[in-house]
Amino acid sequence: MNKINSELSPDKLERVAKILKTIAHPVKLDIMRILEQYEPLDVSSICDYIGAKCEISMMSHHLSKMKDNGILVSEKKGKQVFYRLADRKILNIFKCMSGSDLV
Amino acid sequence: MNKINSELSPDKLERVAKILKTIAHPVKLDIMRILEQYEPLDVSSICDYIGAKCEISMMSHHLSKMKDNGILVSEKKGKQVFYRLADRKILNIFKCMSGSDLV
DNA sequence: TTAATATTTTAATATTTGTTAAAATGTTAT
DNA sequence: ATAACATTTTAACAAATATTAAAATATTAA
Repeated sequence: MNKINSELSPDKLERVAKILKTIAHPVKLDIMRILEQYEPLDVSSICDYIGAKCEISMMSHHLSKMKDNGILVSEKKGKQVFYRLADRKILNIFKCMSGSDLV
Repeated sequence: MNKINSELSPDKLERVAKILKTIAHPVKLDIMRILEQYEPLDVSSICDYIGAKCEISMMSHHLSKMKDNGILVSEKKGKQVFYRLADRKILNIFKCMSGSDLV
């Protein structure tokens, strides 16, 4: 039995896995939805939108992980740091997921 | 500042997060690609397609997690268990991810 | 220069995942 | 009944992630 020749190289599979892993968290998905509508947004505002379920320190952790993995970019303006989506095409994942019967 | 009224309820965000978490692993993504082409497939055959990077016990773990989370379904035939995708629409995720600049 | 504000970093801990190997289960063939 | 095969389950451990709180940094305002 021989190997499949997939369109996705092992390398690419790794990168897809890493991105999915980065956003596979309800608060992180929510951050994306909020930025979709209101970007750019500073940390405290994102926290306010998210509501009770996230403290500012936790939010900073989420945001920096998402930034480290290329999902978000940030820009400092005075004492605030504004975040936005690095590539809005990532938002397709919501349609993609809603389209499946699993959700 | 008031709450966003997203199309995705907190409940739905949780479910999306859970599905993404389930498949956010290079071998699990590979399993999906292999099943896309050759389903239904028994455990040993999936292992053969995947190649060196996965033992049969590990494969069984992957498959049962994917099954538990609704990504796969299985059917026993004799001594073999055949797996297939519960909903092929989940495969859209590959196009979706390849479309973004992040991959 | 001190205080106030916004965010990040660190450290400690809890929880979840990933991995491995061995034992157990279930099925078919002898 | 025993052996051979396919798969699952269990247990043990390592590694990665999530969470919390406190301390540190950076910027602006008083």
